[in-house]
Amino acid sequence: MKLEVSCTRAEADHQQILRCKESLNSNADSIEDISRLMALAGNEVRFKILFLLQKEFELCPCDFADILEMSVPAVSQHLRKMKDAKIIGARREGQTIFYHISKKNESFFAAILTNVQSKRKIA
Amino acid sequence: MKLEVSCTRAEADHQQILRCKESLNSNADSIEDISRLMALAGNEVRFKILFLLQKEFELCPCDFADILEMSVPAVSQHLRKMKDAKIIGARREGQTIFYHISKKNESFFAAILTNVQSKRKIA
DNA sequence: TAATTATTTAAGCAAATACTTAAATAAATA
DNA sequence: TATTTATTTAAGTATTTGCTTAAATAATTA
Repeated sequence: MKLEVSCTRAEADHQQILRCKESLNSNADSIEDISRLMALAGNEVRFKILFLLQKEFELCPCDFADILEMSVPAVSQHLRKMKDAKIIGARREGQTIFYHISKKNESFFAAILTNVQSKRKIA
Repeated sequence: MKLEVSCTRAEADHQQILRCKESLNSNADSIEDISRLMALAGNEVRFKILFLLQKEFELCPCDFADILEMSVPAVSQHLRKMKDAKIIGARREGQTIFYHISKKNESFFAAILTNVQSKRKIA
C-alpha cells in the first residue's frame, strides 16, 4: 500500500486533513475503547443479552440459553467476552452465576438501549 | 442443539423467562436494526469515519484514505457498507463524492460519539 | 464420598470480515 | 475524443468470529 497522499484533487483541504489526523491521534485511546464496546454490543446475541440485563438486572447463563434458545456454551462464550471487556460483572450464588451490566458502562448502554423502546413506539 | 429447557435449577423463574422471551419478540425488529448499526459502528475504521464526519460534516473517499492511511478501495468498501445501511449519505460534486452522516441517524451517533470527547477529558 | 447440576474451557470448523490487487465506471480536462 | 482523475466493483485470501461437541471445574446433594 502506498503511504503517500492518494488524492491529488486541487480542492483537497490539507489543513482539514491535518486537523482530522490530529483529532484521531489525540482521541486514539477512547476511539479504540468505544469502538471495541460497540463491536461487542454489535453482535445480535450479545445485544439481546445487554437488553435483557437492563430490563431484569441480572440473569444466569442457563436463563439466557432458555430465552435465546441457544446452547449454554455458546451463551457462556458471549458472556465471557463481555466480562473480559468489563461490560458485565458476575456474582456467584451457589452453583449459579448471575451476570449484570457493570456500573462503569451502565449509562453508556442505557443511552443506546433507550433507542430500542423508542423505535418500537414509532413503528 | 437441544431446544428443551437447558437448566433445571429449582430457583429458575419461569415467569421471568417468559417475560424476557416476549420482550425480545415484541422488540425484535428494532433490536435487529440497532445491533446492525452497532456492528457497523463497531469496526474501528468505520467508527473513525463516523467520528470524522461528525466533526467535519462531509469528506470524500480520498480524504479518508489520506487521513486513515489506508487504500482507497478499502475505504470505499467501508463507506459502501454504511451507505447501504443508510448510516451515511453521498453527494456528488464533479468527480468527487462527499459523504455525510444521514439525518436519520445523526442523533443516535451523536450520543455515542459524545463519549469519545468526554472520555478524553476524564483521562 | 459419589453423583448431579451449573458453568466454563478447549478444539475444530464453517461463515463472515476486511484487506489486497486488478479491472470497471464516471466525470473532467487536454 | 483520448487521457487523467476519483471512485467503485470484483475476485482472491488471511484473519476473525461464533457456533459445535467434548472435556474440565466447581458447587450441591444423596
